[in-house]
Amino acid sequence: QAGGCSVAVSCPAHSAGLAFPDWAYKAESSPGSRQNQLWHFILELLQQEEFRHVIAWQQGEYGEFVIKDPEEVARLWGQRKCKPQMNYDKLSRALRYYYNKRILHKTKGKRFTYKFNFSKLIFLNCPLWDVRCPSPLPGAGSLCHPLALPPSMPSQVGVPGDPGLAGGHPWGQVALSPHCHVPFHPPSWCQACC
DNA sequence: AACGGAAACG
DNA sequence: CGTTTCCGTT
Repeated sequence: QAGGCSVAVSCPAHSAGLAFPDWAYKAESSPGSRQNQLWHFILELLQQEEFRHVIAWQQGEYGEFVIKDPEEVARLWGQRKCKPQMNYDKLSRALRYYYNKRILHKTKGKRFTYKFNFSKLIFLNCPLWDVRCPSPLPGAGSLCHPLALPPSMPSQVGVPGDPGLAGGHPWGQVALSPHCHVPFHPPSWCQACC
Protein backbone atom coordinates (compact mmCIF):
# COMPACT_ATOMS: atom_id res chain seq x y z
CA GLN A 1 0.00 0.00 0.00
CA ALA A 2 2.71 2.39 0.93
CA GLY A 3 4.59 3.63 -2.04
CA GLY A 4 1.49 4.59 -3.87
CA CYS A 5 0.03 1.35 -5.07
CA SER A 6 -3.05 1.31 -2.96
CA VAL A 7 -5.65 2.50 -5.39
CA ALA A 8 -7.63 -0.39 -6.68
CA VAL A 9 -7.82 -0.04 -10.38
CA SER A 10 -8.17 -2.92 -12.67
CA CYS A 11 -6.01 -2.62 -15.67
CA PRO A 12 -7.67 -3.36 -18.92
CA ALA A 13 -6.53 -6.90 -19.44
CA HIS A 14 -7.64 -6.95 -22.98
CA SER A 15 -6.68 -9.87 -25.04
CA ALA A 16 -5.39 -8.03 -28.02
CA GLY A 17 -2.85 -5.28 -27.72
CA LEU A 18 -3.22 -4.15 -24.18
CA ALA A 19 -3.50 -0.48 -24.41
CA PHE A 20 -3.40 2.38 -21.98
CA PRO A 21 -4.17 2.34 -18.32
CA ASP A 22 -7.72 3.16 -17.42
CA TRP A 23 -7.13 6.79 -16.70
CA ALA A 24 -6.08 7.33 -20.24
CA TYR A 25 -9.56 6.57 -21.46
CA LYS A 26 -12.08 7.00 -18.76
CA ALA A 27 -13.31 10.24 -17.33
CA GLU A 28 -14.21 8.63 -14.03
CA SER A 29 -10.76 7.26 -13.52
CA SER A 30 -8.96 10.46 -14.25
CA PRO A 31 -10.06 12.82 -11.52
CA GLY A 32 -9.48 16.50 -11.43
CA SER A 33 -9.92 18.69 -14.40
CA ARG A 34 -9.09 16.20 -17.03
CA GLN A 35 -12.34 14.52 -17.83
CA ASN A 36 -14.27 14.38 -21.01
CA GLN A 37 -11.58 15.68 -23.24
CA LEU A 38 -11.82 14.96 -26.88
CA TRP A 39 -8.64 12.98 -27.12
CA HIS A 40 -9.80 10.79 -24.22
CA PHE A 41 -12.90 10.11 -26.19
CA ILE A 42 -10.99 9.34 -29.35
CA LEU A 43 -8.84 6.88 -27.46
CA GLU A 44 -11.94 5.40 -25.94
CA LEU A 45 -13.49 4.76 -29.33
CA LEU A 46 -10.22 3.43 -30.65
CA GLN A 47 -10.15 0.93 -27.86
CA GLN A 48 -13.50 -0.61 -28.65
CA GLU A 49 -13.97 -3.08 -31.42
CA GLU A 50 -17.54 -2.05 -32.03
CA PHE A 51 -16.35 1.26 -33.41
CA ARG A 52 -13.82 -0.23 -35.72
CA HIS A 53 -15.87 0.75 -38.72
CA VAL A 54 -16.06 4.33 -37.49
CA ILE A 55 -12.54 4.97 -36.27
CA ALA A 56 -9.54 2.68 -36.14
CA TRP A 57 -5.83 2.51 -35.71
CA GLN A 58 -4.05 2.72 -38.98
CA GLN A 59 -1.62 0.01 -39.72
CA GLY A 60 1.66 1.52 -40.64
CA GLU A 61 2.66 4.54 -38.67
CA TYR A 62 2.68 4.08 -34.97
CA GLY A 63 -0.11 5.94 -33.24
CA GLU A 64 -1.83 6.81 -36.44
CA PHE A 65 -5.56 6.46 -36.74
CA VAL A 66 -8.18 7.01 -39.40
CA ILE A 67 -11.61 8.42 -38.96
CA LYS A 68 -13.56 6.24 -41.31
CA ASP A 69 -16.89 7.86 -40.65
CA PRO A 70 -16.27 11.48 -39.68
CA GLU A 71 -19.88 12.50 -39.20
CA GLU A 72 -20.54 9.48 -37.04
CA VAL A 73 -17.59 10.23 -34.79
CA ALA A 74 -18.86 13.79 -34.56
CA ARG A 75 -22.32 12.56 -33.70
CA LEU A 76 -20.94 10.32 -30.97
CA TRP A 77 -18.84 13.13 -29.59
CA GLY A 78 -21.79 15.48 -29.68
CA GLN A 79 -23.78 12.90 -27.84
CA ARG A 80 -21.14 12.66 -25.15
CA LYS A 81 -20.95 16.40 -24.73
CA CYS A 82 -24.64 17.04 -25.22
CA LYS A 83 -23.95 19.04 -28.32
CA PRO A 84 -26.41 17.75 -30.89
CA GLN A 85 -25.16 20.27 -33.42
CA MET A 86 -21.69 18.77 -33.46
CA ASN A 87 -20.29 17.89 -36.82
CA TYR A 88 -16.93 16.98 -38.29
CA ASP A 89 -16.14 20.56 -39.22
CA LYS A 90 -16.32 21.58 -35.58
CA LEU A 91 -14.77 18.44 -34.21
CA SER A 92 -11.84 18.76 -36.56
CA ARG A 93 -11.29 22.33 -35.36
CA ALA A 94 -10.94 20.96 -31.87
CA LEU A 95 -8.50 18.38 -33.14
CA ARG A 96 -6.51 21.13 -34.81
CA TYR A 97 -6.12 22.86 -31.48
CA TYR A 98 -4.19 19.77 -30.43
CA TYR A 99 -1.49 20.46 -32.96
CA ASN A 100 0.17 23.21 -30.97
CA LYS A 101 -0.30 21.26 -27.80
CA ARG A 102 1.49 18.41 -29.43
CA ILE A 103 -1.15 15.91 -28.55
CA LEU A 104 -1.95 15.20 -32.17
CA HIS A 105 -0.72 16.00 -35.57
CA LYS A 106 -2.07 15.54 -39.02
CA THR A 107 -0.83 12.91 -41.37
CA LYS A 108 -0.56 14.97 -44.47
CA GLY A 109 -1.97 13.57 -47.63
CA LYS A 110 -4.02 10.95 -45.85
CA ARG A 111 -7.64 11.80 -45.60
CA PHE A 112 -9.12 11.90 -42.08
CA THR A 113 -5.89 10.58 -40.71
CA TYR A 114 -4.26 11.88 -37.55
CA LYS A 115 -1.51 10.71 -35.33
CA PHE A 116 -1.15 10.71 -31.60
CA ASN A 117 1.94 11.99 -29.95
CA PHE A 118 2.08 9.41 -27.22
CA SER A 119 5.00 10.75 -25.32
CA LYS A 120 3.11 13.97 -24.80
CA LEU A 121 0.06 12.03 -23.84
CA ILE A 122 1.72 10.17 -21.04
CA PHE A 123 3.07 13.31 -19.45
CA LEU A 124 -0.21 15.08 -19.72
CA ASN A 125 -1.92 12.38 -17.78
CA CYS A 126 0.65 11.52 -15.25
CA PRO A 127 3.86 13.50 -15.23
CA LEU A 128 6.92 11.42 -14.58
CA TRP A 129 4.80 8.38 -14.20
CA ASP A 130 6.59 6.52 -16.92
CA VAL A 131 10.10 7.59 -16.14
CA ARG A 132 10.34 6.70 -12.52
CA CYS A 133 10.78 2.98 -12.77
CA PRO A 134 14.02 1.79 -14.25
CA SER A 135 13.09 -1.68 -13.09
CA PRO A 136 9.78 -3.32 -12.40
CA LEU A 137 8.47 -2.84 -8.92
CA PRO A 138 7.81 -5.94 -6.90
CA GLY A 139 4.31 -7.12 -7.57
CA ALA A 140 3.78 -4.50 -10.18
CA GLY A 141 3.77 -6.98 -12.97
CA SER A 142 0.16 -7.91 -12.58
CA LEU A 143 -0.93 -4.33 -12.37
CA CYS A 144 -0.82 -1.74 -15.08
CA HIS A 145 1.44 -2.07 -17.94
CA PRO A 146 2.50 1.50 -18.10
CA LEU A 147 3.24 1.61 -21.73
CA ALA A 148 0.98 0.73 -24.50
CA LEU A 149 0.76 0.21 -28.15
CA PRO A 150 -1.96 0.63 -30.62
CA PRO A 151 -3.10 -2.81 -31.60
CA SER A 152 -1.76 -2.22 -35.03
CA MET A 153 1.71 -2.58 -33.71
CA PRO A 154 3.25 -5.94 -32.99
CA SER A 155 2.41 -5.49 -29.38
CA GLN A 156 5.30 -6.23 -27.16
CA VAL A 157 3.86 -4.65 -24.12
CA GLY A 158 6.32 -4.58 -21.33
CA VAL A 159 7.07 -3.02 -18.04
CA PRO A 160 9.76 -0.41 -17.69
CA GLY A 161 13.13 -1.99 -17.57
CA ASP A 162 12.00 -4.69 -19.88
CA PRO A 163 14.81 -5.04 -22.36
CA GLY A 164 12.26 -5.54 -25.05
CA LEU A 165 11.05 -2.06 -24.41
CA ALA A 166 14.24 -0.13 -24.59
CA GLY A 167 15.38 -0.55 -28.12
CA GLY A 168 13.50 0.66 -31.09
CA HIS A 169 10.33 1.03 -29.15
CA PRO A 170 8.68 4.39 -29.53
CA TRP A 171 8.22 4.51 -25.80
CA GLY A 172 11.75 3.53 -25.13
CA GLN A 173 13.06 7.01 -25.21
CA VAL A 174 10.40 8.05 -22.79
CA ALA A 175 10.98 5.24 -20.38
CA LEU A 176 14.67 5.84 -20.48
CA SER A 177 14.53 9.57 -20.43
CA PRO A 178 17.23 11.51 -18.62
CA HIS A 179 14.63 12.48 -16.08
CA CYS A 180 14.91 9.06 -14.59
CA HIS A 181 16.39 10.35 -11.39
CA VAL A 182 13.71 12.85 -10.67
CA PRO A 183 12.08 11.90 -7.40
CA PHE A 184 8.65 10.61 -8.05
CA HIS A 185 5.74 11.82 -6.01
CA PRO A 186 2.69 10.58 -7.78
CA PRO A 187 -0.56 12.40 -7.26
CA SER A 188 -3.34 10.27 -5.87
CA TRP A 189 -4.97 9.75 -9.20
CA CYS A 190 -1.70 8.58 -10.56
CA GLN A 191 -0.93 5.93 -8.01
CA ALA A 192 -3.11 3.34 -9.58
CA CYS A 193 -0.52 2.67 -12.15
CA CYS A 194 2.30 2.06 -9.80
C1' DA B 1 -10.53 18.43 -46.93
C1' DA B 2 -7.79 21.01 -44.18
C1' DC B 3 -6.25 25.20 -41.86
C1' DG B 4 -6.39 28.74 -38.30
C1' DG B 5 -8.28 33.44 -36.59
C1' DA B 6 -11.81 35.23 -33.83
C1' DA B 7 -15.40 35.33 -30.63
C1' DA B 8 -18.24 32.94 -27.34
C1' DC B 9 -19.38 29.59 -23.93
C1' DG B 10 -19.49 26.95 -19.34
C1' DC C 1 -9.00 26.46 -20.13
C1' DG C 2 -10.94 23.24 -23.72
C1' DT C 3 -13.61 23.32 -26.59
C1' DT C 4 -17.92 25.15 -29.76
C1' DT C 5 -19.36 27.99 -33.28
C1' DC C 6 -18.59 30.39 -37.44
C1' DC C 7 -16.14 31.41 -41.38
C1' DG C 8 -12.68 33.15 -44.83
C1' DT C 9 -8.71 31.15 -47.13
C1' DT C 10 -5.83 27.63 -49.34
